[in-house]
Amino acid sequence: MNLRELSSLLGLSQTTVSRALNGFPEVSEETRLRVKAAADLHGYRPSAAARRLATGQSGTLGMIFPAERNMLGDLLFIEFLGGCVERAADLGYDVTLAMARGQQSEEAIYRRTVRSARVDAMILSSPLIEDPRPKLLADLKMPFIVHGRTRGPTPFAFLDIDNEGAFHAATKLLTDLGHGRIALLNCETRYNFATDRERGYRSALELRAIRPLEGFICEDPMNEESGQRRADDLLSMASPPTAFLCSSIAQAIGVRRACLRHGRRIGIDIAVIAHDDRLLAPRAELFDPPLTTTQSSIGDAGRRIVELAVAMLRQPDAPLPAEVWPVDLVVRGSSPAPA
Amino acid sequence: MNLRELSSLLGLSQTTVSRALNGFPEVSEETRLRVKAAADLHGYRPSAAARRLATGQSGTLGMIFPAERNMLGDLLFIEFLGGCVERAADLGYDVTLAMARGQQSEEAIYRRTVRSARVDAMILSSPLIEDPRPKLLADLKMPFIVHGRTRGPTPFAFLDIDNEGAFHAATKLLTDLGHGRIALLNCETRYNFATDRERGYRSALELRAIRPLEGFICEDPMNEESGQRRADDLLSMASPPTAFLCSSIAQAIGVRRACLRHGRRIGIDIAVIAHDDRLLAPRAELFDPPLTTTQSSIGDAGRRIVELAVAMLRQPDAPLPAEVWPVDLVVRGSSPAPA
DNA sequence: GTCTTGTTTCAAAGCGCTTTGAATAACTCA
DNA sequence: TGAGTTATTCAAAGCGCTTTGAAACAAGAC
Repeated sequence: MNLRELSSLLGLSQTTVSRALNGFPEVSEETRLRVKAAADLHGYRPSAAARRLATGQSGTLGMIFPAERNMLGDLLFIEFLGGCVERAADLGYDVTLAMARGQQSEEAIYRRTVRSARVDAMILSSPLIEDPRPKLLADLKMPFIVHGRTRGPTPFAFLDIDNEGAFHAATKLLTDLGHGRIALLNCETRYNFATDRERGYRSALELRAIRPLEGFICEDPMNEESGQRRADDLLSMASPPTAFLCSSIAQAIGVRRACLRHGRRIGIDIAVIAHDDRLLAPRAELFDPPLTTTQSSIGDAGRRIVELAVAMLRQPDAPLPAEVWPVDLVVRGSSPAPA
Repeated sequence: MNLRELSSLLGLSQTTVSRALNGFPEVSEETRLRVKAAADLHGYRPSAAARRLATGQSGTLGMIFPAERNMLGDLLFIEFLGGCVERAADLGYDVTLAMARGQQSEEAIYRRTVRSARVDAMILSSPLIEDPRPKLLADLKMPFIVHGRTRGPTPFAFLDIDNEGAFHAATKLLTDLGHGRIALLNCETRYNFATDRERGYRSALELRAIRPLEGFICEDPMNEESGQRRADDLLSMASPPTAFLCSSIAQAIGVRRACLRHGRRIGIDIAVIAHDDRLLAPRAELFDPPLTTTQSSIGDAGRRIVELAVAMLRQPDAPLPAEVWPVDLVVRGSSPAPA
């Protein structure tokens, strides 16, 4: 059942039927109802391909599979992706995935995707500090939005969380409680959000004129193992930290193991705060003790970023969206004053 | 730059240019080279939308985001998805994701996707024992292929691993070593592969006329916690198991923790074998001791299933593909004879 | 009754590709 | 040389939708 059949069935022109179904104002309400009823009855669905060809819009958003893989990264990506897919479906968009293999071919992928007009816009995730992709896509005139931020002269649309503010607030909570020896278990600083977090940490320490201690700022992959190893080393120091600020719950789990080994009790002897992206697991609430976190749902970010992308496509001349979400500091049992 | 421009530039008809680029035999080699050079030079890329409309093929494969979410499931899905996306790109296909929310709407999603002809074929993952989706898609005349198998009268294309054979072999290895008290930490039996694994386990025990012991067959989510809890309970029994057969490495990690608590040493007092889907992490090789596994790469399965799906589309009348991959039993240090 | 204005509908022209059926050019072989 | 092949190339007809510009009609103004 296609448009022509449906319209001849109704004794109307294709124009009218098309407009009736797409909510154009030039169609009388009576006709619109009649058309919609018939479309329902005959199970008419417009052909996506034909619409795409006619409008030049593909109704599809593109994402690139992360080149760098690791467990937490995968979990974050899938949660973000899930949010994107969910909201995209609501808005009538598809999400397609491409994969970049190796530095070389990433550019090729973007070029190919753009040239064949398979997607209307792209969503970039996990930007590096100096990320070549915004410039590349801007040059190709492909609309895009970044989850996170990056440096460089190219202006771009983005949605980010206030990583700096979050880690400032968390650090300040600790210094207000009297902690002075606070370790930062950050992730690798080639990611922009890691440098934002470090900045927030430093600025909060400065408020109390505290200088970060030698070896107290660590940059590692965000996993349990690195958290455990770093905490192990730090707790073995002559003057160990009294508080740990972690970039992920995974690292906090590692810290917890190290504390057990060293006979230190989180929530009593030791304070731990971690950033929580609200994944399915692990849950900060179920941590022992319940974990104080800076929390922001990465799934919500996915949903919102799709809304922003679609809005950009609908209003190409509007200013580029630039949202920075405040991050909640949720105080639970893991962040006591120093013993 | 579109086909018409390119062909008038070359002084050829669109027909010839199209055929030259798509490898049809009616074009002279000389012309083909000339056309390809010009296409390269001008960066010509055929419009995906136009091709889709003309051929009726979308060049897109569809996947449904898993409705049931958990950490290992997510990691398995993304690894499988990654394989699919990678191979699909090589074959010139896109992969789009839809999301099913709630039982009700899953059918609606499939219907909508099928009706608007957005995808040429669908890839189903994690089939339940009694899964309604094959019948639904067959009724809608949407080509599809299942990763795994399911029961029911509808014939379907599939790629599966030999779960039964794998767990038979693993169990037999243990009985050959002299183990008689072997616990099976399976996953929930609503998944078809779980019942396959149990069947393999039982048939291997039968070879030695061993009857599974009360409480030795467990069906739980595949995570560390359930592995630890089950192993804890089992090791507290009057006659505890001497060997554990796990459906995932995550469960084996839990078993390891329980063993430590009970003062049992894997590789010495206790044997552990797990199934390994070859995720990025955790790695069986890095387990302490290195873990004996039945292993099969779920990423490879993704790559292969896309090949099969594309082959189905190219030869619609060929018999439905039905591949069952043998599973390697990799013996490492975790499976000693009983102490 | 004519002229405007506004509402509703329509015919037809794309969108950029593939593919059918026909035409032309280039070779055979008697 | 001319009929019969074969190898190339082409014009044109879709694919199913959106959208432009025009037409038809009704209603109100003078």
